[in-house]
Amino acid sequence: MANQLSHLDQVFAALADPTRRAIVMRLCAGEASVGELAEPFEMALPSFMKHIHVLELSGLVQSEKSGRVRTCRLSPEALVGAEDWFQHQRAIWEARLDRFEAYVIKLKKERAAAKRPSKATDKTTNKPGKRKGTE
Amino acid sequence: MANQLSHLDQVFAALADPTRRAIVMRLCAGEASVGELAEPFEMALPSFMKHIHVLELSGLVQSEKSGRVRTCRLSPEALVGAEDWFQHQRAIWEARLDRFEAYVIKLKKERAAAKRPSKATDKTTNKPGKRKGTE
DNA sequence: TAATTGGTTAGCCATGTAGCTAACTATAGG
DNA sequence: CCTATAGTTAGCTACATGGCTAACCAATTA
Repeated sequence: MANQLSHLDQVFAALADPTRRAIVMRLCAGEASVGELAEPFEMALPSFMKHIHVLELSGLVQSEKSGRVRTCRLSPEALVGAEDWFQHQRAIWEARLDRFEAYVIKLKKERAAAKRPSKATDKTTNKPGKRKGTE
Repeated sequence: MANQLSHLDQVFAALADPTRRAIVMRLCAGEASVGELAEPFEMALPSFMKHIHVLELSGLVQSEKSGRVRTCRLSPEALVGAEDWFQHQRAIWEARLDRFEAYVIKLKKERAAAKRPSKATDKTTNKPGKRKGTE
């Protein structure tokens, strides 16, 4: 688990660079050689290779050399692991928001009941990010 | 859009550090002062403050000072933006995998039909990451 | 076998990042 | 008013990162 966490370090660090994100996006559409991947970038090959290397270390990309051409492909497990982290965090703060919302609603109800025992339907609590299945 | 992308740089870079990830996780559970946040870490305050600053620049965290205590809270929009990036990439490569799988199945069907017109139920195509609703 | 192509290694440089200490500001409490 | 508390600013060091050039394999291909 701690191992997995330090792996997240590398995955997020890898994705923090626009060049590397572009490479990942490109590889989502299918495997490609280093040369093909490098072509859209105005960058010397050795510099570009460093990015590939970082992506490989992070586990996001695998590559294999046959003949003199190295073919790269995405290995989605790392990507999925990072996405899981987000979903986990989101679950936590959405749970908290739900509790908070419930609390606010309860509060409003009580205040309404105390002051004016009618018309307790207020809509001030718009949660910012309720998206898809919170699970 | 390009603006949003360069913002992703900062968000991912912010999350590439275990200290900062821990801060974000902590803030998912509710807001806290700088001192409270810093307490679990064996780190000098100025060093810790740098992490807070990075998180603020990335848009993941907002803070506000009242009196002599600065209270930090999560601002989930940035987190959600990063999560969206993952989901978008996943949608792309899952679509590709689906296409590939369909192709393989078609291929197998054709081969089976050509060689032995029976027993065409093979299960070599296990997609690694079919998770939840692809949308 | 000689030349080209595709990648790799080595090494340099500028900048950024993570940590520290020391000294400072400003509020809260006595 | 004095002291302790909570952050903040300034400035330092060490190391990581992103880029470059130059030179170097190793497969194709002519």
